[in-house]
Amino acid sequence: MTHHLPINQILQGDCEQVLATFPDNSIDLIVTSPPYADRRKKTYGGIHPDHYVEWFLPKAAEFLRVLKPTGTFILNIKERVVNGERHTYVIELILRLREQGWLWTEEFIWHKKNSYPGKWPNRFRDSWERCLQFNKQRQFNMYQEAVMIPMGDWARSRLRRLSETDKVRDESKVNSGFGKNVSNWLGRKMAYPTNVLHLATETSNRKHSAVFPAALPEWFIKLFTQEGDIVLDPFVGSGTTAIVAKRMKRRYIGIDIHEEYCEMARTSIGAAITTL
Amino acid sequence: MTHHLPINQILQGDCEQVLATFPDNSIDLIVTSPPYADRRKKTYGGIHPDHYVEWFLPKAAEFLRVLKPTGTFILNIKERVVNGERHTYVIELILRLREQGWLWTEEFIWHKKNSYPGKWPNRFRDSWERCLQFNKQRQFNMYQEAVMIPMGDWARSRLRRLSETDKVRDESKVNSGFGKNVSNWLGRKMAYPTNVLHLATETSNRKHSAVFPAALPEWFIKLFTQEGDIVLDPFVGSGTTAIVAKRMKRRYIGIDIHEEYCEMARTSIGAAITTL
DNA sequence: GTTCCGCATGAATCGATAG
DNA sequence: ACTATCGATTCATGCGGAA
Repeated sequence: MTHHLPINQILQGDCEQVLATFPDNSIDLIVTSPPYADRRKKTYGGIHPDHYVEWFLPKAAEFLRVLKPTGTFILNIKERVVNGERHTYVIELILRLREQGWLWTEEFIWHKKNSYPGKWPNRFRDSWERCLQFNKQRQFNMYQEAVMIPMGDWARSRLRRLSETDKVRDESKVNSGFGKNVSNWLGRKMAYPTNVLHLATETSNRKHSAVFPAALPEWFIKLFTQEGDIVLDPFVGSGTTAIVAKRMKRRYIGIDIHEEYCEMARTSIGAAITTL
Repeated sequence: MTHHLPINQILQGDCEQVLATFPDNSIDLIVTSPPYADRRKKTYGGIHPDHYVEWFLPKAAEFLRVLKPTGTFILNIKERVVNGERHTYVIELILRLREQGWLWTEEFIWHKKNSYPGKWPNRFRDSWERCLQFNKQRQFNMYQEAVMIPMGDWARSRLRRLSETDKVRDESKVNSGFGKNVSNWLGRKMAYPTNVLHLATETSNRKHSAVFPAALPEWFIKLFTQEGDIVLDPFVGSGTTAIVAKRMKRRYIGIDIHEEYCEMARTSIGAAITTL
């Protein structure tokens, strides 16, 4: 059987079965935000936390097969609170993925600046999510220069959130470490980012209720692919990853089990502006 | 044998053995930054990452015993990179601590705003660490008002006049809710924080190899204790936790296996200003 | 054109109530 | 007892209209 890669398409179906028709070692980047564990069956996906790992693993086996050896798999996920505790399915998943052959290269933090409001007696608002980076081998493609930050913006965002006590502390040590660092920055326009991403969720877009902001897949697509590379989102939902990939002149493949989401994604992609 | 609690002291020894002499259910908060695996071989003897969990667990069993049922255990830790991968000892430790009887209540992110510049071909600067919260039971002491932060600027316009949607949302609630809510919002300038902490590292403390800014234990001491409560740091190092606890009028107990660190801590505590 | 202000809405979680 | 549903709580963002 000749495996054919359905370039620039949104495919309906369970990604585990859809990917079975793909050739080995053909995808440059997998970036996805799978349905989060939830005991309520009505919501999208609705996999029970206790069964999440077993549900995910066979799909991840296909991801491993279709990914190029130099490719990267980015998994955006966050564990729910169950019975007053953080559930352990995400960290169990990390261990099981390693047994499957994945390398757990890095864990990026997505800091959600506008997290969901609420107050509880025993915890604060959850304002971050994991972006887990997995690879097939230690040598993988990474284009760090593509995500460099203008120095001005970086310094400004760094200083914006300083509390009063922090300001005092910074001034108290200005003679030692801080001043030395500043001298290194002088004359340089761009800086490399860190493994903490500060992005707000997109709440005001009424039509596209994207679960993650376009800036999130955009950042990883910049970092791990070049133009013409193939980006896969096996849980593409309303199509954010595919839209961004197309706009950035990458080739995309999106998969979703719900036909209504596929249709929504195809419509959005058609309407999306190709010129950045 | 009568167990006696050595209040406001720095004790030399392995915390596992030192704590064995402590009574049950006597500590309000354990906050610590244990020696990281392998990283500080010269100072702390360097526990190999593969043996870290086994090394830590018996000590954690003592923490569990001496902690009050309403108390909290905060573990500041970050896994190091081993052979190109994030090592799994921290997430394995979480699973094992739960088996030991701990509840994994929350994971705070300490975002290190001024992480030191550096460049590697396959990763960016690591600018965050985990602050894992464990408890003995679901009901624990938490003083959220003590760590409130200034609200964003948006509040100024919103609170000037209540929006229509806010009125509708409020009216949909129980009849008695509306009036109470308004009174709660009017004049409010402070908001509750999230589970992401933005703190700069301190570069001044060169003698102890751990980079543990005073603001970190301070935040958790504020959040989980009141004046007079007992704060334990079983890996107290140069004494940051104890100094902060004393300054905040909490009682402290510090333990460290190295006598030179204990001496350093005692000296620093003696010199520390008691009035905040 | 700028700036300001009103407004909807979000991968949430807890505790109480109902089946 | 144990699970499913529902109301209450709360804050930052970007859009669009107004000043």
